Amino acid sequence: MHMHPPQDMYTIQQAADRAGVTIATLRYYEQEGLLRDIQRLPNGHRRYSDQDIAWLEFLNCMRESGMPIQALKRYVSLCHQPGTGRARCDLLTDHRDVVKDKMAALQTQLERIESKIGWYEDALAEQALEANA
Amino acid sequence: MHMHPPQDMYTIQQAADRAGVTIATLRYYEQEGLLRDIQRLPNGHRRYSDQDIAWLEFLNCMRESGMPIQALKRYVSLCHQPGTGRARCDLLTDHRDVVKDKMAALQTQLERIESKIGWYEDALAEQALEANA
DNA sequence: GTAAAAGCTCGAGCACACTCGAAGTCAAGC
DNA sequence: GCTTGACTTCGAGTGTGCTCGAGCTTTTAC
Repeated sequence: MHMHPPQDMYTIQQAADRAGVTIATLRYYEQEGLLRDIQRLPNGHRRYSDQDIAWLEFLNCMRESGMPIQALKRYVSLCHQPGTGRARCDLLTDHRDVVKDKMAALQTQLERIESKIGWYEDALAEQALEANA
Repeated sequence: MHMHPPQDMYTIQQAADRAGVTIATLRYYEQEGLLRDIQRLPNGHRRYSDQDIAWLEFLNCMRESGMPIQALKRYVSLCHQPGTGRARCDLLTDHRDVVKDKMAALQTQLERIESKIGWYEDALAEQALEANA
């Protein structure tokens, strides 16, 4: 182990590990404007702050819950404009509704799958009985 | 309204409407082997039976719950081989677990989103107060 | 001083699941 | 008999979200 003279800053690899994404994804998000104002060392290397990581984790949460990059871009650009609190909140509530609908759909599908599994298990049990007969 | 002299058979358009997919998707699924033995009229037009529709609805449930086409292909080919009940059931239970995990993840993400919405609503309420002051 | 490790940019490529367009067939209606 | 509309095949194209490779620089380790 050696010291980290600067501050609470992370290399791109460390940031990727922390947020559970690839380095390529980090650069891609930055290019798309989802991650802004990432610091650079004099040699051009990125340095991610704790704040950056937190923001990245938020992006991740949105992406994993199914928000498209485009919507996230809209949200991010709102975040860089003052007086857009209502619009941002609306975007989030819209997405929340989408997530809720998705969960409801998954619940229905899960039930259907489980009923099919039940059907198979019955059939397999019966087959086992026949084999024993 | 007019009669349907043949039987309980549907044109590709009717089948698409019933299953909530496009005609193109129906042909694609057939090409990929997810739908097999679809009847044809002498002129080559497809005719879908109620059974076909039911199967299609099952495919849909799997797809919408996130099963990839590849996995469905595997399942379908097992369905055309006797003595594969256990393997099919295992495939379904694996998918069920995936769906459950996905729901759990969505639940966590939903909570996070809702907490952010709460934060916005507080901030917006406070802002409204200031405006009234 | 040299080689490996980690970073950089840029543009191209990929996986998935469709989706579309061209060119043709066929049956029904006017 | 000719148009309209629904169907056919086939191969190519699309959108999304990354992901990779080439070619380069810089820092670290020996």
